[in-house]
Amino acid sequence: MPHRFPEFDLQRFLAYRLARAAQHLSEELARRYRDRFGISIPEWRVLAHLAYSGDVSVRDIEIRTGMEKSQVSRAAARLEAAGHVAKQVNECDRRLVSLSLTPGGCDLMAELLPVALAYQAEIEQRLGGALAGFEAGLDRLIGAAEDPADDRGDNRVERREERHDPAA
Amino acid sequence: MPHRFPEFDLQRFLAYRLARAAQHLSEELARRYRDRFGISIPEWRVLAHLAYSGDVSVRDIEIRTGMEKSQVSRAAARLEAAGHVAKQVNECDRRLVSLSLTPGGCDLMAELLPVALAYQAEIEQRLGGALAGFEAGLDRLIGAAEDPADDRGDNRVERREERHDPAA
DNA sequence: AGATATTCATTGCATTTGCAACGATTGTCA
DNA sequence: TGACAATCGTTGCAAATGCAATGAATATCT
Repeated sequence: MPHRFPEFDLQRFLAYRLARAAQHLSEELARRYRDRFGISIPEWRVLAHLAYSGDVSVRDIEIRTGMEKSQVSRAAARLEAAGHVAKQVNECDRRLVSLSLTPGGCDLMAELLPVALAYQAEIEQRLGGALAGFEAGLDRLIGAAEDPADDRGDNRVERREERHDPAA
Repeated sequence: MPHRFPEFDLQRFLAYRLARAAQHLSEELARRYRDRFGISIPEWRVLAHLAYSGDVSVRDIEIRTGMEKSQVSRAAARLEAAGHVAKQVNECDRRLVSLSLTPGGCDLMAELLPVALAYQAEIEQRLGGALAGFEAGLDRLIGAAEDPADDRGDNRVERREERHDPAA
């Protein structure tokens, strides 16, 4: 067949290879979470961010994770229905919804975190000596993704008078 | 608030960071393709494999890209409707559908490839000195994902003889 | 050869996703 | 102050996705 471009190999295309690797890791982790805890990836991300940061708004999670706000909102709704997360209107700015872990959600995270850490260790082992170089590349790609020229982003999150716990 | 696990930072979690970077690159490329050519990512992948390998079956693309076969089938159907791809039953094995670029699809690829190559160069520039280390890490992660029992080079539809896969 | 199992591509169906629009609230500025 | 703009979270809706089931074709085995 004459219609070919053998000089272009998709398997060497960085955007494609990155997507493949990410898909594989995400599915592997998602399977462990879904099978054992019934947690999806969006729900896991919301939980993890919540566990790390304490009370946060939907918008905070949207900014820090790059998820769609509707995806965050729906994940939060499912987590609330499951009793893992509590939603509360922020009294300083009644447009904001403050998300927080319930005691039950805290217990769930105590089970989820060892699984996540074990998986992280597994990936690091797979990478072996390539770990440092791989992370350096990720830093550059993600650094370029978080548009630093846009000052609205950071300011808007922190501009609101300090809410919630001042714990660092 | 007591319910926190500040020792776990999602931003340092490899599966998460990889997903973020991949999402960013894919969306960046997808925007260029969609805006200028009306091509989605699944369609681009099918086209690229077709251009590289000549005639291939839906199953070949499924195996080599890790896409769902329904996704490949639907992308091929859209590409056929758009006149970029031709579908033809393989006479050696009438279960297989042989996909091939039409002359129009060939012209489209001639426009798409420079965009892809320019984007690849852009990413390589972003990675700079981290490029080699990053690719080494990708190789390890993808290598663990791929089925190690498939030979390269003869994935075309013509092969139909040696088909023995007891269990995988 | 005939019966059964496998493989391939497509399609139905339920779920998820992205995007726009909305109501509610707060910020801006004349 | 009051009109107008911007922000936040939710929801409606069309499109995409994953999975199972289907029908057609081939492989395998006795």
